[in-house]
Amino acid sequence: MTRIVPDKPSLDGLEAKWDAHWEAQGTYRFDRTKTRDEIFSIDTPPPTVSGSLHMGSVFGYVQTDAHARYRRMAGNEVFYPMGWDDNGLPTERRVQNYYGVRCDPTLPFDPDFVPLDRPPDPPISISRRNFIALCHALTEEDEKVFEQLWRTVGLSVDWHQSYATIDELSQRTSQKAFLRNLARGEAYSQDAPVLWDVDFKTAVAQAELEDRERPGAYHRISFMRTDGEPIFIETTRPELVCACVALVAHPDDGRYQELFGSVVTSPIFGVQLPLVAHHLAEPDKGTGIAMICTWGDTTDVTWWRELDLPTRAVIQANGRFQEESPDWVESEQGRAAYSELAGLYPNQAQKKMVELLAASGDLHGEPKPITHPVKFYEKGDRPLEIVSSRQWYIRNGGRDDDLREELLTRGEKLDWVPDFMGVRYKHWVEGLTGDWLISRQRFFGVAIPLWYPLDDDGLPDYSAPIVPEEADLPIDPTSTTPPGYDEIQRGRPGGFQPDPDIMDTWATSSLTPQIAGHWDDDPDLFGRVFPMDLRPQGPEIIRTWLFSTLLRSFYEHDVLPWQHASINGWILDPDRKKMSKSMGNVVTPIPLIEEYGAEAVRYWACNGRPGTDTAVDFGIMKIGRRLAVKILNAARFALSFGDDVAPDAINQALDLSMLAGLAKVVEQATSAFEKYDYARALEVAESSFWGWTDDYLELVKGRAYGQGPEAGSAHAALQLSLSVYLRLFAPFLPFVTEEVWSWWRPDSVHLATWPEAGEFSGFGGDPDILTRTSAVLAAVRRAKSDAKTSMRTEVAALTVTGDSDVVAAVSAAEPDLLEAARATAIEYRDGEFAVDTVLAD
RNA sequence: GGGCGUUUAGCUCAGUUGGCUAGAGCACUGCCCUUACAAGGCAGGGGUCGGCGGUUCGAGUCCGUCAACGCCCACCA
Repeated sequence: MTRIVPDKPSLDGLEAKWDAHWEAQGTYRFDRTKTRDEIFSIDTPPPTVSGSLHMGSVFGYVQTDAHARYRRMAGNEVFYPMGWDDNGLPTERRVQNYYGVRCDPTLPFDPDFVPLDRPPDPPISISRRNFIALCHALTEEDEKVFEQLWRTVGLSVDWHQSYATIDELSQRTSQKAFLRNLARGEAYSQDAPVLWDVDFKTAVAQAELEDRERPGAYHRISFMRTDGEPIFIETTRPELVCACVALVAHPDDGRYQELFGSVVTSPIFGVQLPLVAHHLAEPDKGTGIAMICTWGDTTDVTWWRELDLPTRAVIQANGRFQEESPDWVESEQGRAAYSELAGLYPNQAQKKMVELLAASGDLHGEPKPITHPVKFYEKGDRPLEIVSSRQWYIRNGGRDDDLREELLTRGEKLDWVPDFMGVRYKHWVEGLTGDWLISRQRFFGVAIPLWYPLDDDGLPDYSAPIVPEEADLPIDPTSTTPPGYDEIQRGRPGGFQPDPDIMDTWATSSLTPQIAGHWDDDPDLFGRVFPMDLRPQGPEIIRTWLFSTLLRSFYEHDVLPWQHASINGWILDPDRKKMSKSMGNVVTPIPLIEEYGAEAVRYWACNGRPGTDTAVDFGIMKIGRRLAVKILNAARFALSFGDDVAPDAINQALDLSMLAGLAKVVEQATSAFEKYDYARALEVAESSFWGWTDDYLELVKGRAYGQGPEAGSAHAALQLSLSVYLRLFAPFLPFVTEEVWSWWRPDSVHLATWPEAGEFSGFGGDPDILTRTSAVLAAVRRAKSDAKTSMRTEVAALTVTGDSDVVAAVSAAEPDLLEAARATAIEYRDGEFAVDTVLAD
């Protein structure tokens, strides 16, 4: 092949050039004729396309790509699909803001609806179908932006294998898996108190909670005993006195022994309540007596359930106190008081209630301000309330110790990278307090594929849901007629009604191996890629994505979904603070790619150790860019001596020595990659490469410019070592390595074989020769530097002192050293290593 | 309140089973247009490896303990 080495090689434009070339050549196309043992399959995290692009998006994906490229070169057929996570709340929220709309499911579909150019304020209400159409339209645009970014940073994804969590295959897979969970008894519905976001008006799962420290206050309130004596409680939620069902103290609390089983009367409302005992009541908290409401917090739910207390809920799904006075409040005065709370939000009701209690004399002393943790939906802005409603659950071990044990054991069998991440899984599973709530009262997602029969009074029978045929999936029960019914029976007594909910986004994302591997519609492919080899992901979604994927795979296939889970660290802003939209410190990748180049950004990402938090660091990007430029220039030199020379021409001691050292580097880089330590592999290759350019190239330069077999040895060694370095760097710097490779090789470096030490270890070189000779050269340079003179200055006399090993090593490469040092002869002396340089005038 | 991680040069970080004088890059200083590279090269100064205690011939590395920072989890009275 004709060698075309540019005079002034440059990084400019390489990303676009090679992306287009790879696409045209199908370089990363998956070959599905390969068998499971030849294939390396990756369960790529589908990015949330409605989120903003930031450096965190680039960080983990580039690391995974480096590993994928290594595997491909090492001989595996790499199954590397890309998914888009577009279903769910983030998309709905983005659509609401982007178009200025709200979904109102009661509105009819408007086929002529077109969103306004600018989002109107206040937003306009549109039908569910119109809303979903906007979700699809916007995510499609977002996905294009993401794909372009991925291409620019050089992900070696097979773009023919992409999927979206809202596409038809995902919906079918998700509904099918759910129906199978249902058939096996792994999924169930129940009417129970759930954590509820009053703004999004949906239930949320344990995995989506976060605690936030909020100000509150202890209010000391008196209830009345039958003997007319007051009994005091302290509460942060006085507004819930009307929802109180009992008072509770610890069974061993001596102060209240004779009162257990007695009746007290609530202030203002005059409701009679039992005083009960339960071990969760803490004697040293407040007065030792707590008021149990339905429901102020999750402890209330526990008490309510375990003590079999009545339900007296007043907070509705919209977050407000119900309008009508509850029937358990019987007194005139109580009903009047309630009417002042009706329709209020809890914080408003609290103020009102405090006024009422103060006026009646049941509030004692000033409220004591405190700060306490309050549960929030991770995407929400107001504290969660607890509301009773019917929801669907998948059993996850939270209420079943045997299952929990099983899932813990399976987590232990997974190879965690780094291994301490396995502890997070363990703690999460051990801390589960209930089953996985998968239904959401939202719109853009995969529908729960069920209907319920209606009895003669038009009431649904939730115990006998009507199930669709698998062949008919995916279905939307709100617009599909169930088998055995006529559409006219929808909502009629004796007819049916659809389940109106959708599934949690994780209920679909937990099936990414099944979706990407086409479990549903291509069992042959699925058998070739599943169980997968690698799940790369972030630490914050171990409790959601990783756990739920493991769970679904356990249920459906009784197997771990992957062998290895590689968990990347957090991305911090340049000041080492966590990046977040709200803090306004999000660093976006595109300007950085434009300034430093994709290779530089990749280099930065691959410098972050597995599982280690990593700050955006422009300094490291500069180093990456410099490395890429260095590769171009060094390659230009190495390839500037005419045609290819076969490796068997290599016979000079220095050349053989260099290759022997390189063989060790290859071994180290390979072993690092095998341990998923891409950063180590890069570090090893890089430090060796700088030695190659700084010392070997300088030492061999003079000989290489000459003629004859000594020059031929240099040319062959340069070509061989360049080929090795290009392949070592190819996983990290795919563009520049491909560019250089293309100067003298016909195929893609990314389809070349990963270097093996055996390729060139047969030459029998001694690595010490290059090391020792380089040390002498460095000493000569130092002498010239100290003399503040040019490196071209001639050396009048050069004395190398050392033991016999040093003398043997240096003299083996003496001609090269003399030329590089600009000396004419070396005098050797026995003794401790030293170099004495006398410069010419 | 539990758990995990981090703490090494001014900054960002390596340091793989304990072993010769603790490394890199940035920043800083000096020199050099040398036919691969001046958006470069060569060289130099700079650290009692968070504190204390222990094991060992030998500890940045192992053990104990304390501290700071970060993250995860925890029943909101």
